[in-house]
Amino acid sequence: METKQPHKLPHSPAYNFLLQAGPRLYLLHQVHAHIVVSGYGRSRSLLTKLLNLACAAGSISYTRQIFLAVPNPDSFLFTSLIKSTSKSHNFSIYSLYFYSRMLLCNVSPSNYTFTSVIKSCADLSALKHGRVVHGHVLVHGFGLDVYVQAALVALYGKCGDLINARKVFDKIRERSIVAWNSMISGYEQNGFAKEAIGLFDRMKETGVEPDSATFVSVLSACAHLGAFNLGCWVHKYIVGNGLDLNVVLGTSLINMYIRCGNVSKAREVFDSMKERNVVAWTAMISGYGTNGYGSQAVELFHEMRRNGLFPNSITFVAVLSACAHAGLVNEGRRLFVSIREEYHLVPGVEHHVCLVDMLGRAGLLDEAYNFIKEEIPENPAPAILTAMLGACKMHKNFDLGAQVAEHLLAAEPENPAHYVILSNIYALAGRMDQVEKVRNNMIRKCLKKQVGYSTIEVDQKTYLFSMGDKSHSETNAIYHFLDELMWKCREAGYVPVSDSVMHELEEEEREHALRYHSEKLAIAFGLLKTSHGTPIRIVKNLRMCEDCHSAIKFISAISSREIIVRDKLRFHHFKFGSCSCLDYW
DNA sequence: ATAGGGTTAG
Repeated sequence: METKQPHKLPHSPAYNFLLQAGPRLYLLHQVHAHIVVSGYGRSRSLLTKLLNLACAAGSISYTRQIFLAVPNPDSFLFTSLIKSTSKSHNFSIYSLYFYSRMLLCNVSPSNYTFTSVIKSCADLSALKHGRVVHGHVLVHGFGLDVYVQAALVALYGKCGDLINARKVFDKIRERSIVAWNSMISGYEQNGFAKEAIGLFDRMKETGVEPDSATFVSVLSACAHLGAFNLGCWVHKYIVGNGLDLNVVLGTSLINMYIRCGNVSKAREVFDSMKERNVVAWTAMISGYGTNGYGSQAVELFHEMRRNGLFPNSITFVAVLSACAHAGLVNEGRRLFVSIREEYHLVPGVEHHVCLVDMLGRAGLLDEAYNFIKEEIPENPAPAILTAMLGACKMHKNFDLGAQVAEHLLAAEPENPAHYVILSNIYALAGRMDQVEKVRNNMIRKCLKKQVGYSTIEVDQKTYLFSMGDKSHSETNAIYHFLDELMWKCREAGYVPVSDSVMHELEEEEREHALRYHSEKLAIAFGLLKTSHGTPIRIVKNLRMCEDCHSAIKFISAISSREIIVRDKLRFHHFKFGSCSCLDYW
């Protein structure tokens, strides 16, 4: 006997059959036939449930077929359909389609309809459609519905329209945790890590208790900024408040530790996780790779396989680049072949780049170039040629470099980075006439190279420095300290490396720039502001130049400090006068 | 029945 519940009637047998079938097409077809035969074919609740399951089973045509058989579909049925289709990324477009059908049929949308259709617009990054739907929200009087408002914040955030995200957010009277999370995540996803953290602080002041989704965004922001102390605070908060370390939150933590250069803490978190999927393994593999532990990255890749998980294309990028940075050429070649042969995936541009980069770094320029010519004979992607060009510069192969650069400049004439590398190559070859030509070309096209900057976190605040920067309040003390430091370095044997990077600069800029590259300023500031024994962590937006790399080795020895620099590509751990990259970048 | 989250070379 079933126990009687006051609010819940027991399901009909047909409904129970549907529940048992679940999102499995062949079973749904059977139950559907049974429903029709037994005369329940017009039951709205049964058809709605069937429709949801058909959609969850992945068959849009079957879903549509069921829908079309319903005479005069009402708001509930339309909404149900729109919600089902909004749940799968593949069907987002159908969600918009059914929404427009709904309006055409003169059926009124509800706040439930809007949350779903807005989510679909967000998943599609369809800002224009989203704006139109926002208009409908206002017309139908749901402008102050907290659920709809939170969805709108997420929509604008995902579409990169932070102004409008903030406008909606500011109008919300009772901000739910989801509204806060959507806004914080919007800032973070668009590269405004500082703003994300600032809003998180305001959220705390307001007395709203953060949850795991909040911390996922905050940890991403920490990762972005290299904000180790704030990241550690978050970790302690998570543990102290007994938040469940689910796979997403765990991966965020791993990523935070990795991007702050602390691989062992990342591994601790990894080992403590109950559930680990490919994304978590990939984060850890990439962490070993970027921090210079190539063989550990490869080892972890194989361990993942032994655990029965399959790598995806991002996993291969992580493990191949780990091989590239560690000089593990044979292993890298084998892994590349396995993408197709063992895993039946198709290597993409990103994998070709890794392979060319790996061969190029190892000095196998001919093999790399032949690979491009044979595997991608027609229009190799600029990224692949860029990797090839970098290798030519690294191994001072001027002829091949000029040849590759010619292709590259034809393909991307507006990218200043290509001109910079080419002029570097000519400078290394001593062809100053060519350097001049390339530079004039850049000037004529009004192309400027990217401005370098470095950041450092002190007392949970992030400070930014750029080359020759004098905007900081303690500029004088920093420069004075840095001058003394560089003097000590020279006494210890440091010789400034006037490498090719210098040749792009105007004559009078050189000496100034050499001493005051942004990472040196940030390190000087860090040494002044933090106590002995604390590692200095720097994040740089470009690659480090050879001179800084050499200088920082001396600085680490003289000041007896561990200095960790994350550049555009990887980490450098400086300790006792040497670097973890072993000068193989 | 409602909204928000993690991995990627150069």
